[in-house]
Amino acid sequence: MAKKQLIMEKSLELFANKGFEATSVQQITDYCGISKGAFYLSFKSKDELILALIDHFMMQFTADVDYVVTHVEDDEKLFYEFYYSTFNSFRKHSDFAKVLMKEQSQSFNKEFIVKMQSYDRLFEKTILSMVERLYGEEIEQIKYDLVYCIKGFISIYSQLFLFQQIPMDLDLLSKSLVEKTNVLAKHTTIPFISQELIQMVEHPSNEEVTKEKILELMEQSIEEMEESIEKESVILLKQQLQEPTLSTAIVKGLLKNIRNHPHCKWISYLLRNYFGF
Amino acid sequence: MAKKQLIMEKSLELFANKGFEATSVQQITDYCGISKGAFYLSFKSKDELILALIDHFMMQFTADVDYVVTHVEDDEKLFYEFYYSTFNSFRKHSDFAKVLMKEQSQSFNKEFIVKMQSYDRLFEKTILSMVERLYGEEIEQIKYDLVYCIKGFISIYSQLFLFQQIPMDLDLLSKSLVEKTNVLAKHTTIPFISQELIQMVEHPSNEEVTKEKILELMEQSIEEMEESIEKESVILLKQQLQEPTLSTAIVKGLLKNIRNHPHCKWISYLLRNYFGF
DNA sequence: TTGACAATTGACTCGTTGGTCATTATTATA
DNA sequence: TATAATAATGACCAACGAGTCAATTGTCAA
Repeated sequence: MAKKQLIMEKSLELFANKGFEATSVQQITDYCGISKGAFYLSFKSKDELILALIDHFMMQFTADVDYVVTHVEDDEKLFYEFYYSTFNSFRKHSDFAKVLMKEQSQSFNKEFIVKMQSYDRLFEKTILSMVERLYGEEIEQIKYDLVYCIKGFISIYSQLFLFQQIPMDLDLLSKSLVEKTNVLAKHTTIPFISQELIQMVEHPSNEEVTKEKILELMEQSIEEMEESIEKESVILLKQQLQEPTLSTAIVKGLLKNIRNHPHCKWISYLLRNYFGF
Repeated sequence: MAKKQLIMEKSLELFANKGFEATSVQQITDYCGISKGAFYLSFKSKDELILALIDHFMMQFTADVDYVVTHVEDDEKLFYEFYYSTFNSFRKHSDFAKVLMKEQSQSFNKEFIVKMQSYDRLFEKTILSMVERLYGEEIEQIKYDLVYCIKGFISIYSQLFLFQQIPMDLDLLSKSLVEKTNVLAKHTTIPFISQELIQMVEHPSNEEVTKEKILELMEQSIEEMEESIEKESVILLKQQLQEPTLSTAIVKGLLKNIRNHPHCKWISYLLRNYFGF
């Protein structure tokens, strides 16, 4: 739908300048030249918009970088193409990149954070695969440090060119970082990030969300909520979780009931995952 | 005033968990066990609170790091002490460090941004001075890149240990980064950040710290302090600033007297800079 | 014990927000 | 042209935010 496109483009501009929280739906619709109601025809909520933006751009970015990395045959050029493609994406979608930087760890919307973390993990995986391909066994000990340093380079140099309106020579920047990466790979001997540490870091996200945890969260929510359709839905879903009796259609309906209630979004998310919808 | 202290401590906790915008004054006062009105007796606004927090911690941090850097005599240990002290501060005041990371480039308050930028510039200056001292002329071409890489290391590794509740071996981390720094300094040949680029970035006002401003700060401190060696030292230093009569040795001694008093760290830092020690 | 003064409270104002929905405008179909 | 279906509107709502201030409570010298 064209409206959706318009809203995404215009809102991105505003988010990049003022931040997500600080931009109201009213401002977005004014800027688009549409009514407030029209916004809610395209997006169920403001949160859904930012989530859509994240997905739209991160899928593109992830796919782009991955394509480059898997299709460069000359090892010599691998990191150059990686850096260049990364920074080039940032430059092309600088508004989105700015939003990303600004909102990095700020949002209290759990779905947002999880999404970002999962994309970040994909990015790390891509970098790791490059490091392993290029430097092989020799850097086994320091490969995770290398990945982090590369992320550090990208992060700090991105800030430089995103928030200063200075034209940058991406070719030179990429060459410069390729050299730094090679230098580190060749001469580093003291690792800090061990296999175990990585596992500890990654563990949380892989941590299976248990039925008990969801139940606990639901009880907490039920106490906090006032009498409403949403509350009743949560109670029913809780029973369903403890002892499945309802049909899939009903469960899906109940989930729909609560998915826009601020206290229930996360629960709804977990339940959808749990039920496998 | 004790209330101010209380509010700053408690609010920092909340900010670290939920972010500044997402924490209401009501929540802060509830958490402190005081009334909403009482909050506005200590702070003119919510913004003034975050500004006060920034100043309180950044002054301490900047002074601490600078002291370490200017007082390490053994070049071999310079970067180690720098990294260690930096990460140690982050660990000690991890709530504040988290707020910093979260609120980094949020643009809700101009004064906030300007303040952060000016502290960031001081930090960069400190790093640059170390790089110049340690590696001398040879790295003239790549020194700004080195500074940025060091900032990148700190940023990315800080994220790792701030947002994972994993106990970290700061000694190992520091050693690991020292090696990386040395490796880069020794082998990097392709600069990206030129003198001109730095000047373009720094172009925004680099407000000079005037004698008058230091005097003002000192008077303020003198009023707040109880009778003590530290207070006496500050008074003497103030006279010295107005009319130099004491020998360098005495001045240095006086500075040593006050450098660990929480209210004086900043003054001590400014004076060392001013006197050129 | 009194009363003047300061500290503290929390109900209140006023503005803004995300989100809704009865109403209106537009388009497609017959 | 008449009618049904769809798109779009914006006044409206409840909730919540920062900040205020008249009223209350606490303090302490006389």
